[in-house]
Amino acid sequence: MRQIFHIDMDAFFASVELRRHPALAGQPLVIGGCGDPSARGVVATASYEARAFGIHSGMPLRTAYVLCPQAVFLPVDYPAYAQASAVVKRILRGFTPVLEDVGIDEAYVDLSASTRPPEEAAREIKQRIRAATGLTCSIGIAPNKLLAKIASDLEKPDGLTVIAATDVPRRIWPLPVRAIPGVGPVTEARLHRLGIGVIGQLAAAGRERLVAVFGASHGASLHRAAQGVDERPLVTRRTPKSRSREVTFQRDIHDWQAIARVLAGLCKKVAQDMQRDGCRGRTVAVKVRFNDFETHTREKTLSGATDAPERIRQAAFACLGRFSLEKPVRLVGVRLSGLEKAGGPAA
DNA sequence: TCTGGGGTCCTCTTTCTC
DNA sequence: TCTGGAGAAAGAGGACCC
Repeated sequence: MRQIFHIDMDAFFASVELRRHPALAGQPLVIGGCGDPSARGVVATASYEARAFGIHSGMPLRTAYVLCPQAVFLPVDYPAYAQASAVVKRILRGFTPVLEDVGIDEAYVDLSASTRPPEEAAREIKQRIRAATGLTCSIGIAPNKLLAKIASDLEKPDGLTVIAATDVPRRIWPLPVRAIPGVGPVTEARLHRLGIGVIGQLAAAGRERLVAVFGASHGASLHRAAQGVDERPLVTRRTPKSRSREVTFQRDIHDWQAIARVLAGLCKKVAQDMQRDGCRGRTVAVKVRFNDFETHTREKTLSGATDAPERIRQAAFACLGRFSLEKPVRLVGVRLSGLEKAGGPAA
């Protein structure tokens, strides 16, 4: 029987900030953007006190300010969080090398080979993380990644939840379909239209019906998820597929010369990222989001991979030229995909 | 009225190549 | 030389995640 642990740091960014600014303890704390709630940006993390006001991740900072003007707003400090994250991952690797890194504040580890009782190992993980960082996490233990992830969310913060395959009807089926990772607002709404609100109803829906509505791949995976079935292995090594840079203007702009200047700067940054990573890419894509939030991309595949800023900029400008210039622009971005390790002949 | 930035994966359509 | 079909590759968009 597999023993998969999902470790999820509690209100990670906010907790790191509280460690630095202990005087803020107990106050509603919102981390996001440049820390100015009157500027464009969204909430990256809110403390549990701020969440009580209805503030949550992804919410515009301006909305968060309306909901709780007395909250403390801080800018996102990725380097500080990355440092804390590295300490946590190092502790986890001390338990097993079979670790899947899934972002700055969470990871899966496979402790199937361990002879220790899983809950004992989990308590030690939590204790070591707290001792080294002062931070708490929630851990879900289950026979697969899907159930472990759902489990880690059940008793936040500072939770420890074990779910066996036989617990699925009692513990998983009463949960809303949104509890399944991969079910977002669109899939949730489509399921609601079918009269499916909780995972148990999804489990009873029948594979054929889900496949007919959602297609072979998505339908079948929803059906498997509702049964608590997930055979995916842990992915311990990942090679990046793309690199991108984008920026949202503080005010929508209509001046395409200015947009081109910003795009050129983004191309330069992507090229620097690629050179630092020792990678090259073959497909250049430009993303434009207009003032009505309509978002489009145009891409161009080169004859060979490159990390040269001038080559990336030329391709990006060619893509930019294929957009019609009618509406003001709020965001522009550039992405390089089709990555390969540098070493071959440059384009 | 508001909606970041950096990713992955999937689907569908169009274009290219044989 | 023209045409059509199949399969691959490219291109665009969308859903979702942290």
